[in-house]
Amino acid sequence: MVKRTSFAGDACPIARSLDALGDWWSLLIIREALFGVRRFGEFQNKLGMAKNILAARLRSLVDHGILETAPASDGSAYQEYVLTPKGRGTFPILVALRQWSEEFDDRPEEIATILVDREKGRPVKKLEMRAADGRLLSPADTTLKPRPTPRRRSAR
Amino acid sequence: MVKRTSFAGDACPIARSLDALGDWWSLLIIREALFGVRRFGEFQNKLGMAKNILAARLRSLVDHGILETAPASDGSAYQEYVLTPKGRGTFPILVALRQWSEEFDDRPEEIATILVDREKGRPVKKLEMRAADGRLLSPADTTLKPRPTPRRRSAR
DNA sequence: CTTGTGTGGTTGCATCATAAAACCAAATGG
DNA sequence: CCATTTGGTTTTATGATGCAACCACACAAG
Repeated sequence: MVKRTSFAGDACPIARSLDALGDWWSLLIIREALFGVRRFGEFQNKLGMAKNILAARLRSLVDHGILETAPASDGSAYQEYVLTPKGRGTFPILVALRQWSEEFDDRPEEIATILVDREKGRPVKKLEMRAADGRLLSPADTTLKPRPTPRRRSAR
Repeated sequence: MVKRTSFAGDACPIARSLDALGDWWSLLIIREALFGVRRFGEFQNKLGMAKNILAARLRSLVDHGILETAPASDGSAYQEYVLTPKGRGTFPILVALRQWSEEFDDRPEEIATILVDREKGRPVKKLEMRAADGRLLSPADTTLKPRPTPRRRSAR
């Protein structure tokens, strides 16, 4: 198999995520979708990508349950691509990517937009990792444990 | 230019991040590096990837300032690849990817590990987006603003 | 009903990136 | 000093990407 290696069977959740949205375009398509883009041509205009790979990506995202096709919304006979809950769940990933660029990009002056909260218009806080009890965690404060085998009818 | 389109000049910070680490392997290499992997062969063993593309990815990550080569650490004459602060700054991205998989994966039972805090051994909390004043934000609570032109000697 | 136009794709190449395996040189190890 | 490990590069085959051309359908005008 000389195919581009698939991570779908990998046990690491990061690899599994990358299998669904680790290519060059998927996250940008999702970004547009989060901003309300729904139509094929609209994606194509905003992203400036080739139509064939847009079609391929949309199909892949639909297959992965990130987008779904809806019959219409403005009455036209065409279909739309809308995010599923799983798709909307990628939002923190996009925010993390954005914040990483904002913090570490070599040419931050080229960054055109900042993410603010709608109510106050102020930048959102950096994502932070917290323990279950709320303590702020650094990478070094964390470790990996094997996933516990899920008991049927476990406590609670 | 038929080359794989580069997002380096794009004004969107998400695209800029993807330009550095949006390929199939970079984030997995960084994941290993965050767990202390430093040597070429060690990356190659853990990730099971072809050596040529590992070499290419390592070079790219060094070029992007995510890894840097250090002369040694155990006295041997070989070199090591260690994360820069910029590289360690990708941690929230990896956590977001991991949590997305944990929450939405179709076969969560195949996920082998969970991320816990070292002290209590309990899973880390989901990343949450908060406003500057601490209010919890949903995607719909946010919007994009054009980046303010940075004044030299601006107020504070 | 025929022609035109926009939307939403698919199909053909040309080129690039990726993957596997072979090869290779320097550093260690005995 | 000879063998093996480490850390790669080269070679070659194949898949993915990008662009342009083509095409089918919906819808509207004449």
